[in-house]
Amino acid sequence: MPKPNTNNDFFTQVLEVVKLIPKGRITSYGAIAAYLGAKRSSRMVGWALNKSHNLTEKIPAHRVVNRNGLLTGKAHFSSIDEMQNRLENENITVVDNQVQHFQELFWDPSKALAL
DNA sequence: ACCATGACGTTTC
DNA sequence: CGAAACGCCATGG
Repeated sequence: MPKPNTNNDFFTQVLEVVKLIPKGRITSYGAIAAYLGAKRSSRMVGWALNKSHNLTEKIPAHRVVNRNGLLTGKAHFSSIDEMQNRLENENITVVDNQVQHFQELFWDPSKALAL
């Protein structure tokens, strides 16, 4: 569990961004990391989402995929199919663990949040 | 300080 | 297309 005092560390910042992802949109770990000013820390994004299980906050982690639009983190959900189901529930098509029209549905925090 | 781990990304084979 | 090797960096033992 991360330090509860450091509200501004990677952990909290990642969750903040993820919670801001609009419904029906998706983004990538790298994009979030880049927005936070550490594009090489994409692994930390996944790390943060992993820890987010502990939180009561609703983290739409299903809207976060890797740069290929691949649902690499599906295994970390309650059910392996849950991630895809949630995406499809938001009108997002997923085929073979890969998001279709990824480029169109992509939500870039750097642009959306107007850095 | 050192080593291991990881929901990534890129390059190479 | 799949696997592996690196790089990268926060966290924990």
